[in-house]
Amino acid sequence: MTLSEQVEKLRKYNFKITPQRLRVIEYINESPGHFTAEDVYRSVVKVEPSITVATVYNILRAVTMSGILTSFEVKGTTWYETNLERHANFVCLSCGSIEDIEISCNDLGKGAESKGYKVENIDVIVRGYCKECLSKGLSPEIMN
Amino acid sequence: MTLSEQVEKLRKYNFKITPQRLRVIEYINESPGHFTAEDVYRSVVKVEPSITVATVYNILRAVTMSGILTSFEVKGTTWYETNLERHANFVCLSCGSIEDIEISCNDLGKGAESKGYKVENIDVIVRGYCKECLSKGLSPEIMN
DNA sequence: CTGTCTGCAAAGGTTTTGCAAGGTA
DNA sequence: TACCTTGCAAAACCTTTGCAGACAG
Repeated sequence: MTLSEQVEKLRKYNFKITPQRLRVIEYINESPGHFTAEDVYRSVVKVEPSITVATVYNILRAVTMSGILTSFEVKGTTWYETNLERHANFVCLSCGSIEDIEISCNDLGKGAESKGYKVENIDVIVRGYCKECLSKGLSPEIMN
Repeated sequence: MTLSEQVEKLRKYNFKITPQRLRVIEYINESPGHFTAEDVYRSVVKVEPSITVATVYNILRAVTMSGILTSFEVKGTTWYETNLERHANFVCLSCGSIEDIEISCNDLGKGAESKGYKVENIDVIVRGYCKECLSKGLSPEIMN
């Protein structure tokens, strides 16, 4: 999504375009794809020193409501991501890294819809051990 | 799972069998299948008045580690459940109710395994509107 | 000009932790 | 007995909120 599309989405929800919001969107566009509010704050405060964590949280809420990001939770913390396609997030139980994995069955929601639910969104979180940690010879039993 | 199987699982992990742990397990066995630490506390404190919320949290951690329960997170709160089979949890965005839904594709983890990950568990959280709320004529736009 | 947003500080909600006393095996 | 667990209180975290001044549209 381009910056102007992102700005357009904010406008569509009657959110105003403030410098702080633009700085957060710039972060998003340079981000590794998965990040927390803390990550955003630590980066944006360098270029917008007066911004506070609370403002970052408020902005991330607006940005997510506008459909620019989605979010999911891992161990009490909200993670935001730029990938809006249906996919799964893999969380490494050893190093904590998070990466997208393509989800083989795109009909995940159909079962629910066919049972009379109206599905809005689906989070899939796969936990395990990533290639790097496995190649370091760490056995899952030792990890935590 | 029977109570004695549950006790066996605790023992296997060298957890001691205390009255408090037994009260929590009794709650689990009479529970609606999905509950929070608060739910457990509010029920168990009636029969074990000296128990505290902190103890309930500690016990739920032990019980989950022993493989008696699994857990997932919704809006900052940990939910525990007795269903250990691979399935999805449906969360109603209107009334907040949570129910199991069978997951159509059981090969969800295979894609990840085939890419070199070692998969330990998978959370699937489907959000939307349940049959009851839809039948009340609430339109999703009005809900929150 | 009007309503929204920011920055600040404080509060809220959930979960964990330190410690002394008590209980299990 | 030796270690684990409980109860209590406090702390740790993450996130939201109230408010006054500032700003976008």
